[in-house]
Parts: sequence; C-alpha cells; structure tokens
Amino acid sequence: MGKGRAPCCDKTKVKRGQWSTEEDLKLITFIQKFGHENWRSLPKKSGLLRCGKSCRLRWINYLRPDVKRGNFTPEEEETIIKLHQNYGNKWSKIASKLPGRTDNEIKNVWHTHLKKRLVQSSKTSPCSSDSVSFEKDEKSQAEDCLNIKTSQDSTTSVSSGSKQENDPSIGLLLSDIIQEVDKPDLLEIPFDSDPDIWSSVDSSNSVHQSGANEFRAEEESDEDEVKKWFNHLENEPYRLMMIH
DNA sequence: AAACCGGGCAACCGCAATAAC
DNA sequence: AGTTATTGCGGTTGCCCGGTT
Repeated sequence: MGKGRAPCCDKTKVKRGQWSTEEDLKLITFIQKFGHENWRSLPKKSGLLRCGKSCRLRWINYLRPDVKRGNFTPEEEETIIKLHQNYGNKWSKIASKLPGRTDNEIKNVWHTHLKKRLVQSSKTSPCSSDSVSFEKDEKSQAEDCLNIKTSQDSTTSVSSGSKQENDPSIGLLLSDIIQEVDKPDLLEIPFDSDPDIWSSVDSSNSVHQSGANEFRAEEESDEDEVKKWFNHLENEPYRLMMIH
C-alpha cells in the first residue's frame, strides 16, 4: 500500500466546469480509437485541456455507451433502497448491481429522492430505515430485505422504462460495446441517426486542432461514427439540457 | 416582471487502494 | 520493501432551472 499523493494535474492549466460539445467529441473520439489505458496522459494526447480525472469522470458518468440515462424506474429505486440497506454508501457496489447506472447517478438519486422517501416510510417498515447499520450482519440483512435479483450480470436490466431499454436493438448493441470499450480500437459506435446536428460542431474544427496528431489522420468515417453516437446522446431527454 | 428559493444534477476534491517501479 | 504514480471512490460543491412569492 503506497503512500504519497501526487497532484493529479496542474490546476492552473486545466479547464474546469461544464464540458462542451467539442470536448465531449474529442474525448469520445480519442477513447474510441485508443481506449483509456492511461487517464493521466489522455488529456494531453487527445488535446483536451482537462485533468485526467475529469476525463475519466466525464466518460464514466456521461459519455460511456452503456450508460443508461433518464429517470430511474420504481424497480430500480427499490433495488437501490434495498442495496443501500445492505451496503450502505458503497455507491460503486450498488452501481455494479444496476447495469447502466453510475455510482454518481445513484448517489444523486439517493440524496435527492430516495432518502426522503425512506425517512417518510421508515416508521412503517423495519427494512426501510435510512440508518440501518449495514456493518453488522450484512448478509442476513441482505437476505431479509433483498429478495431482488441482483444477478443482472449483464444487460438484463431491472429497469423497464428507460429509453435504452425500450429499444432492444440498442440495448443489444450497447452490451456488445460494453465488452469492447476497454479494448482500444475495438469500440464500434452503433447508431445510424442523422448527424445534421453536427454541422455546428464541424464548423468549430476543434477536433482537428487538437494536439492529438496521432489520430488526426484517421478521419471522417470514424468521426462519423462518433457523431452518430453523440447524436444519440443528444436525443436523450436529459442531455438536451446540456447540449444545445 | 423581477427576485428569491430550493431541487436536481454534473463536476470537483481529496483520501484510499492498488499498481508499477 | 519502500516509494511513487495512477485509478477508484465517496463526499461535497456549485451551477442551472423551474417554481413561488
């Protein structure tokens, strides 16, 4: 177990705050081509003026192809509540049981919705207390309260209401991507929607001005794929808030 | 119509764990 | 075996937006 914590980046030289469309595109394009074996060096190689941690977070929580967006279904919420009783604030652990959901998203949902709901219902149900001590006897508590199938080991999601899930073809393709995404140069972007929206992005040129000369040469066909994927992201309700 | 307020969410911070040397 | 680099995780912050006054 090591000690010593190196600063993750020079904070005076990195951009912070909301990600722009161009930055997202750069990140997606880069990861699609080269994967993300080294987050620290990724910003430099991709031409992003971002901290590696920021890139990682953006990818994991937002840009990853398998990330599921939109409202949580009642089933998902129920699952989170029960898993929280089991694991406490181990958001990543909980997220691992909910395919397509990120720890950050689950954490937010917990704090904004579920916690309140639990407080209200805590008087009536012994299994729904927010203050359950999960440390002691986790397992038995889990067994008691957790009669849910946590074995959605792949794309069989508990959710039934999300956009993604309503489109089986997309779901299937995404599951393929999930398996590929950690392997550089294997990521396929499966969407074939109209990339009109990208005209504005195209004109910005930012991707081609990046420092990633290595992949600059690899042009339009790949980039089209990225745009298609990105366009898909934009079509999801919540992303419209961010990208306009 | 403007100001205020609170909810919701994305992103940041910093520590812990792990890998690499 | 010790040190350093990197990644992962959970807590927290701050911005945006819609609702209310």
